[in-house]
Amino acid sequence: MNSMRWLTEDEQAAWRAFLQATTLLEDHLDRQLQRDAGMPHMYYALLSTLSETPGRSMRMTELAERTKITRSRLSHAVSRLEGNGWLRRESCPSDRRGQVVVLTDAGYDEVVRTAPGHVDAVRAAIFDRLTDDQTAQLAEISRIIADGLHGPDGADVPWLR
Amino acid sequence: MNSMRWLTEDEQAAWRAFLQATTLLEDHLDRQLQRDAGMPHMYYALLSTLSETPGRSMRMTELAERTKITRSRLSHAVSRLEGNGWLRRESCPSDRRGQVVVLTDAGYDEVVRTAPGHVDAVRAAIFDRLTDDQTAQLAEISRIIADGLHGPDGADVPWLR
DNA sequence: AGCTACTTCTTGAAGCTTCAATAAACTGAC
DNA sequence: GTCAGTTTATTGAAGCTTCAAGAAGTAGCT
Repeated sequence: MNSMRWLTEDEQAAWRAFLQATTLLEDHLDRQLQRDAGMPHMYYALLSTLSETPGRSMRMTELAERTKITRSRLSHAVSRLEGNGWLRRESCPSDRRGQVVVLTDAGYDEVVRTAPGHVDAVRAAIFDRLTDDQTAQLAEISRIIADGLHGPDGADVPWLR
Repeated sequence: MNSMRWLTEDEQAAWRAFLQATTLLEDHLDRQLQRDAGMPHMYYALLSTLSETPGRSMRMTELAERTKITRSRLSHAVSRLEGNGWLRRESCPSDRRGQVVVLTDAGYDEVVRTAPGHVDAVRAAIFDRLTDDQTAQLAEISRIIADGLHGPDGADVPWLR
């Protein structure tokens, strides 16, 4: 059967460019944060997410959903960050299966200390190079892609897969 | 000092959306390929890159540069794929330090077998959801970001850092 | 030739992620 | 209340990536 639809040339070019950009960017940010904060980008994202939340705490599953990672990955990550003294687990009052992750004061300080460098890196890599219009386009395109992936009906398992 | 430039609200929104999209997409494609081809996305990208090259072979460093990964990572990956019989190392005639990675027939067949499923996944996740204009925008934005990262002068080391 | 500096690639260990299996608790239907 | 089915979170092993170090070859300079 030859009904296979391959990518057009423009699509191929876009896909290659996108792959390269994301590969380089991840690598770059991981290095920046590993150097300045001693943790990979995703771990920083966890602390950062918690720092913006009322009570600086969140249920495990909620944190996993917001950051788009699996519960297992989060569980390992939290253990590591707990070892650093930046996070703490508390049992959830309303659901005895649940755990609440709490950002410690040390963890909050760490975010405050490292956020400027991280923001600089992100801006230098992305937003300083894009027009306002491109930034808006990037946001919209990203939303479209993200929406297609956990989709309104990505259903039978909690939220991913 | 309060000269710190944080992200504007629009930039923050774009950054969050972008992060979520790329996190979900990587995860999705890794799963798709792990299921259908028994390898992560980056490994598939290596085979695929080789399959499009004259002679289906390339120097290690060249392959690392094209796929934007470190030599070390490539070295481990090639060892694994060599174990699968999809790749083979040959010593380079012109430079006795060098290695040439060659895609085996089995490796080529594997690409041919799994390419349609992978392309479908990429199209379903991205290009079927974007207008032609958005595809073009994504390509341009990606190029801008990628260019900033290995930059024309990202110099003293081969290509990264 | 000999020397220094650099490039190519590999290695092993440590750290991170995935996957499948598990324990424990909740839910709803009976 | 109880049972089956679901949800929450964790665990350990296997696989992948990063990092620093190192072996081997090249290049240029004297």
